[in-house]
Amino acid sequence: MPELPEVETIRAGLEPHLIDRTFERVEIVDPRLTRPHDPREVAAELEGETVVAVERRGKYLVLRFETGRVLLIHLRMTGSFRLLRVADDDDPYRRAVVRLDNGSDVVYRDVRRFGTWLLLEPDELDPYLATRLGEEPLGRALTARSLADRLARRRAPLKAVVLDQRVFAGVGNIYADEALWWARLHPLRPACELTPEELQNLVRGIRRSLRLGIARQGATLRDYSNADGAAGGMQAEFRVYGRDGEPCFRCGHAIEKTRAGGRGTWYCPGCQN
DNA sequence: CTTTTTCCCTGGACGC
DNA sequence: TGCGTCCAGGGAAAAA
Repeated sequence: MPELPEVETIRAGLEPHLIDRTFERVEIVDPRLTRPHDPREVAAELEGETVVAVERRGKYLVLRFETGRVLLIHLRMTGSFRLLRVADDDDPYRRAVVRLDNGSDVVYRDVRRFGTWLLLEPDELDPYLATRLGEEPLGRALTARSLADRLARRRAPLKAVVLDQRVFAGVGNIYADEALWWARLHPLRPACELTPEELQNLVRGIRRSLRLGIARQGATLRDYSNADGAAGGMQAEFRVYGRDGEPCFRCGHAIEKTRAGGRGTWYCPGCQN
Protein backbone atom coordinates (compact mmCIF):
# COMPACT_ATOMS: atom_id res chain seq x y z
CA MET A 1 0.00 0.00 0.00
CA PRO A 2 1.89 3.00 -1.24
CA GLU A 3 2.30 5.67 1.42
CA LEU A 4 4.62 8.67 1.33
CA PRO A 5 7.91 6.70 1.27
CA GLU A 6 6.65 4.30 -1.40
CA VAL A 7 5.29 7.11 -3.58
CA GLU A 8 8.54 9.04 -3.15
CA THR A 9 10.51 5.97 -4.22
CA ILE A 10 8.29 5.54 -7.28
CA ARG A 11 8.60 9.23 -8.09
CA ALA A 12 12.38 9.10 -7.95
CA GLY A 13 12.39 5.99 -10.15
CA LEU A 14 10.10 7.50 -12.78
CA GLU A 15 11.66 10.95 -12.91
CA PRO A 16 14.76 10.26 -15.04
CA HIS A 17 12.69 8.22 -17.50
CA LEU A 18 9.89 10.77 -17.90
CA ILE A 19 11.57 14.18 -17.84
CA ASP A 20 11.47 15.82 -21.30
CA ARG A 21 9.63 12.81 -22.72
CA THR A 22 6.47 13.27 -24.75
CA PHE A 23 3.39 11.03 -24.35
CA GLU A 24 3.12 9.68 -27.88
CA ARG A 25 0.26 7.22 -27.39
CA VAL A 26 -1.93 6.74 -24.32
CA GLU A 27 -4.25 3.80 -23.72
CA ILE A 28 -6.57 3.73 -20.72
CA VAL A 29 -7.47 0.05 -20.32
CA ASP A 30 -9.68 0.38 -17.23
CA PRO A 31 -12.39 3.03 -17.53
CA ARG A 32 -12.59 3.31 -13.73
CA LEU A 33 -9.16 4.91 -13.72
CA THR A 34 -10.30 8.31 -14.95
CA ARG A 35 -13.78 8.29 -13.44
CA PRO A 36 -15.94 10.32 -13.76
CA HIS A 37 -14.19 11.47 -16.94
CA ASP A 38 -14.33 9.62 -20.25
CA PRO A 39 -11.14 7.56 -20.49
CA ARG A 40 -10.91 8.04 -24.25
CA GLU A 41 -11.07 11.80 -23.89
CA VAL A 42 -8.44 11.82 -21.14
CA ALA A 43 -6.16 9.61 -23.24
CA ALA A 44 -6.58 11.91 -26.24
CA GLU A 45 -5.82 14.98 -24.12
CA LEU A 46 -2.67 13.38 -22.73
CA GLU A 47 -1.24 12.51 -26.14
CA GLY A 48 1.29 15.11 -27.19
CA GLU A 49 1.95 16.36 -23.65
CA THR A 50 5.62 16.66 -22.62
CA VAL A 51 6.70 16.03 -19.02
CA VAL A 52 8.69 18.78 -17.33
CA ALA A 53 8.52 17.63 -13.70
CA VAL A 54 7.72 14.51 -11.65
CA GLU A 55 6.74 15.55 -8.14
CA ARG A 56 5.05 14.10 -5.08
CA ARG A 57 2.54 15.70 -2.74
CA GLY A 58 1.28 13.53 0.12
CA LYS A 59 0.53 10.19 -1.52
CA TYR A 60 -0.12 11.82 -4.89
CA LEU A 61 2.21 11.67 -7.86
CA VAL A 62 2.21 14.97 -9.77
CA LEU A 63 3.25 14.88 -13.43
CA ARG A 64 3.70 18.42 -14.71
CA PHE A 65 3.53 19.07 -18.44
CA GLU A 66 5.02 21.80 -20.60
CA THR A 67 1.53 23.22 -21.15
CA GLY A 68 1.09 23.75 -17.41
CA ARG A 69 -1.41 20.97 -17.16
CA VAL A 70 -0.95 18.31 -14.49
CA LEU A 71 -1.67 14.59 -14.31
CA LEU A 72 -2.50 13.87 -10.67
CA ILE A 73 -2.10 10.19 -9.88
CA HIS A 74 -3.15 8.38 -6.71
CA LEU A 75 -2.06 4.74 -6.39
CA ARG A 76 -4.43 3.96 -3.51
CA MET A 77 -3.88 0.34 -2.41
CA THR A 78 -2.21 -1.52 -5.24
CA GLY A 79 -1.34 0.94 -8.01
CA SER A 80 2.17 0.64 -9.44
CA PHE A 81 4.27 1.59 -12.45
CA ARG A 82 6.52 -0.53 -14.59
CA LEU A 83 8.97 0.79 -17.14
CA LEU A 84 9.18 -1.67 -20.01
CA ARG A 85 10.66 -1.80 -23.46
CA VAL A 86 7.31 -3.11 -24.65
CA ALA A 87 4.11 -3.49 -22.60
CA ASP A 88 2.89 -7.02 -21.92
CA ASP A 89 -0.65 -7.24 -23.33
CA ASP A 90 -1.35 -10.40 -21.31
CA ASP A 91 -0.91 -8.65 -17.97
CA PRO A 92 -4.45 -8.82 -16.46
CA TYR A 93 -3.73 -5.91 -14.08
CA ARG A 94 -2.55 -3.49 -16.75
CA ARG A 95 -4.87 -0.48 -16.41
CA ALA A 96 -3.09 2.05 -18.63
CA VAL A 97 -0.12 2.20 -20.98
CA VAL A 98 1.81 5.29 -22.07
CA ARG A 99 4.07 4.96 -25.11
CA LEU A 100 6.83 7.54 -24.82
CA ASP A 101 8.53 9.30 -27.74
CA ASN A 102 11.67 7.20 -27.17
CA GLY A 103 9.65 4.05 -27.90
CA SER A 104 9.49 2.67 -24.35
CA ASP A 105 6.28 1.91 -22.47
CA VAL A 106 5.21 3.12 -19.05
CA VAL A 107 2.70 0.58 -17.74
CA TYR A 108 0.32 1.42 -14.93
CA ARG A 109 -0.85 -1.68 -12.98
CA ASP A 110 -3.47 -1.94 -10.26
CA VAL A 111 -4.91 -5.20 -8.89
CA ARG A 112 -7.69 -3.65 -6.87
CA ARG A 113 -8.55 -0.82 -9.24
CA PHE A 114 -8.81 1.88 -6.58
CA GLY A 115 -6.16 4.11 -8.17
CA THR A 116 -7.09 7.32 -10.02
CA TRP A 117 -5.70 9.49 -12.82
CA LEU A 118 -6.97 13.06 -12.89
CA LEU A 119 -5.94 15.50 -15.60
CA LEU A 120 -6.05 19.06 -14.29
CA GLU A 121 -5.69 22.48 -15.93
CA PRO A 122 -2.86 24.69 -14.61
CA ASP A 123 -5.02 26.60 -12.13
CA GLU A 124 -6.85 23.55 -10.79
CA LEU A 125 -4.10 21.71 -8.89
CA ASP A 126 -3.61 24.00 -5.90
CA PRO A 127 -7.30 24.32 -5.03
CA TYR A 128 -7.78 20.58 -5.48
CA LEU A 129 -4.96 19.70 -3.09
CA ALA A 130 -5.67 22.52 -0.65
CA THR A 131 -8.96 20.97 0.48
CA ARG A 132 -7.44 17.51 0.83
CA LEU A 133 -3.89 17.80 2.11
CA GLY A 134 -2.16 19.43 5.06
CA GLU A 135 1.56 20.12 5.40
CA GLU A 136 4.25 17.76 4.17
CA PRO A 137 5.40 15.93 7.33
CA LEU A 138 9.04 16.19 6.20
CA GLY A 139 8.76 19.89 5.40
CA ARG A 140 9.65 22.84 7.62
CA ALA A 141 6.07 24.10 7.98
CA LEU A 142 5.06 21.22 10.21
CA THR A 143 5.98 21.92 13.82
CA ALA A 144 4.76 20.84 17.24
CA ARG A 145 3.42 24.36 17.65
CA SER A 146 1.37 24.33 14.43
CA LEU A 147 0.10 20.87 15.37
CA ALA A 148 -1.24 22.06 18.70
CA ASP A 149 -3.69 24.36 16.92
CA ARG A 150 -4.73 21.72 14.43
CA LEU A 151 -5.37 19.07 17.08
CA ALA A 152 -7.00 21.30 19.69
CA ARG A 153 -10.51 20.26 18.70
CA ARG A 154 -9.78 16.68 17.77
CA ARG A 155 -11.06 14.26 20.38
CA ALA A 156 -10.69 11.30 18.04
CA PRO A 157 -8.05 8.62 18.72
CA LEU A 158 -4.55 9.84 17.93
CA LYS A 159 -4.14 7.11 15.32
CA ALA A 160 -7.18 8.34 13.38
CA VAL A 161 -5.82 11.89 13.39
CA VAL A 162 -2.35 10.77 12.28
CA LEU A 163 -4.05 9.10 9.30
CA ASP A 164 -5.89 12.32 8.43
CA GLN A 165 -4.27 13.62 5.23
CA ARG A 166 -5.22 17.19 6.12
CA VAL A 167 -2.98 16.89 9.18
CA PHE A 168 -0.09 14.71 7.95
CA ALA A 169 -0.08 14.50 4.16
CA GLY A 170 1.17 11.10 3.05
CA VAL A 171 1.10 9.14 6.31
CA GLY A 172 -0.78 5.83 5.94
CA ASN A 173 -1.50 2.90 8.20
CA ILE A 174 1.98 1.38 8.34
CA TYR A 175 3.94 4.56 9.01
CA ALA A 176 1.30 5.84 11.45
CA ASP A 177 1.79 2.79 13.68
CA GLU A 178 5.56 2.97 13.36
CA ALA A 179 5.54 6.71 14.13
CA LEU A 180 3.45 6.23 17.27
CA TRP A 181 5.85 3.54 18.46
CA TRP A 182 8.85 5.84 17.97
CA ALA A 183 6.93 8.60 19.77
CA ARG A 184 5.95 6.22 22.60
CA LEU A 185 2.34 7.34 22.22
CA HIS A 186 -0.73 5.13 22.59
CA PRO A 187 -2.84 5.08 19.41
CA LEU A 188 -6.12 5.44 21.33
CA ARG A 189 -5.13 8.59 23.20
CA PRO A 190 -7.47 11.51 22.40
CA ALA A 191 -5.42 13.68 20.04
CA CYS A 192 -6.30 16.95 21.77
CA GLU A 193 -4.87 15.79 25.09
CA LEU A 194 -1.24 15.60 24.00
CA THR A 195 1.22 17.81 25.87
CA PRO A 196 3.61 20.08 23.93
CA GLU A 197 6.40 17.60 24.65
CA GLU A 198 4.31 14.72 23.32
CA LEU A 199 3.48 16.70 20.19
CA GLN A 200 7.19 17.20 19.66
CA ASN A 201 7.72 13.46 20.05
CA LEU A 202 4.92 12.83 17.57
CA VAL A 203 6.49 15.08 14.93
CA ARG A 204 9.86 13.41 15.46
CA GLY A 205 8.33 9.93 15.37
CA ILE A 206 6.53 10.62 12.12
CA ARG A 207 9.66 12.03 10.51
CA ARG A 208 11.75 9.14 11.75
CA SER A 209 9.42 6.46 10.39
CA LEU A 210 8.99 8.24 7.03
CA ARG A 211 12.72 8.86 6.59
CA LEU A 212 13.47 5.24 7.42
CA GLY A 213 10.85 4.17 4.88
CA ILE A 214 12.41 6.34 2.17
CA ALA A 215 15.89 5.08 3.01
CA ARG A 216 14.67 1.49 2.64
CA GLN A 217 12.86 2.27 -0.63
CA GLY A 218 9.46 1.55 0.88
CA ALA A 219 7.83 -1.54 2.37
CA THR A 220 6.94 -4.52 0.19
CA LEU A 221 4.21 -6.68 1.74
CA ARG A 222 2.50 -8.10 -1.31
CA ASP A 223 2.08 -5.74 -4.22
CA TYR A 224 4.38 -2.81 -3.88
CA SER A 225 7.53 -2.42 -5.96
CA ASN A 226 9.22 0.55 -7.57
CA ALA A 227 9.19 1.39 -11.27
CA ASP A 228 12.07 -0.98 -11.96
CA GLY A 229 10.23 -3.86 -10.32
CA ALA A 230 12.50 -3.90 -7.26
CA ALA A 231 11.05 -4.61 -3.82
CA GLY A 232 11.52 -2.29 -0.85
CA GLY A 233 13.21 -3.23 2.41
CA MET A 234 11.21 -1.33 5.00
CA GLN A 235 9.26 -4.43 6.08
CA ALA A 236 12.43 -5.64 7.80
CA GLU A 237 12.42 -2.46 9.90
CA PHE A 238 8.90 -2.72 11.32
CA ARG A 239 8.79 -2.16 15.07
CA VAL A 240 5.07 -2.87 15.53
CA TYR A 241 3.19 -3.19 12.22
CA GLY A 242 1.97 -6.78 11.82
CA ARG A 243 3.93 -7.95 14.89
CA ASP A 244 1.11 -8.85 17.31
CA GLY A 245 2.30 -11.35 19.90
CA GLU A 246 5.97 -10.66 19.22
CA PRO A 247 8.16 -8.85 21.77
CA CYS A 248 8.66 -5.10 21.67
CA PHE A 249 12.22 -4.23 20.61
CA ARG A 250 12.30 -1.53 23.27
CA CYS A 251 10.69 -3.03 26.38
CA GLY A 252 10.01 -6.69 25.57
CA HIS A 253 6.25 -6.52 26.16
CA ALA A 254 4.15 -8.40 23.60
CA ILE A 255 2.87 -6.21 20.76
CA GLU A 256 -0.93 -6.03 20.61
CA LYS A 257 -3.36 -5.43 17.78
CA THR A 258 -6.46 -3.29 18.08
CA ARG A 259 -8.62 -1.14 15.81
CA ALA A 260 -8.44 2.63 15.53
CA GLY A 261 -9.70 4.95 12.85
CA GLY A 262 -11.25 1.93 11.17
CA ARG A 263 -7.78 0.43 10.62
CA GLY A 264 -5.80 -2.44 12.07
CA THR A 265 -3.50 -0.87 14.65
CA TRP A 266 -0.43 -2.40 16.27
CA TYR A 267 1.23 -0.95 19.35
CA CYS A 268 3.18 -1.85 22.46
CA PRO A 269 1.11 -1.65 25.65
CA GLY A 270 4.35 -1.65 27.64
CA CYS A 271 5.95 1.56 26.41
CA GLN A 272 3.33 3.49 24.40
CA ASN A 273 1.31 5.64 26.79
C1' DC B 1 -17.64 21.89 12.67
C1' DT B 2 -16.08 16.67 13.89
C1' DT B 3 -16.75 11.80 13.79
C1' DT B 4 -18.49 7.47 12.10
C1' DT B 5 -20.05 4.45 8.61
C1' DT B 6 -20.43 2.62 4.03
C1' DC B 7 -18.68 1.76 -0.27
C1' DC B 8 -15.51 0.71 -3.87
C1' DC B 9 -12.24 -3.67 -5.49
C1' DT B 10 -9.52 -8.10 -5.57
C1' DG B 11 -6.87 -11.84 -3.87
C1' DG B 12 -5.21 -14.35 -0.09
C1' DA B 13 -6.03 -16.76 4.27
C1' DC B 14 -8.86 -19.74 6.74
C1' DG B 15 -12.66 -22.99 8.17
C1' DC B 16 -15.40 -26.80 6.88
C1' DT C 1 -10.79 -29.33 -4.34
C1' DG C 2 -14.10 -26.09 -3.62
C1' DC C 3 -16.86 -23.43 -1.67
C1' DG C 4 -18.21 -19.37 1.77
C1' DT C 5 -16.57 -15.78 4.81
C1' DC C 6 -13.51 -12.45 6.47
C1' DC C 7 -9.78 -9.27 6.01
C1' DA C 8 -6.60 -5.81 4.02
C1' DG C 9 -7.01 -0.45 3.28
C1' DG C 10 -7.20 5.31 1.00
C1' DG C 11 -10.36 8.30 0.39
C1' DA C 12 -15.05 9.96 -1.28
C1' DA C 13 -19.45 10.52 0.22
C1' DA C 14 -23.20 10.15 3.16
C1' DA C 15 -24.94 9.87 7.71
C1' DA C 16 -24.87 11.00 12.56
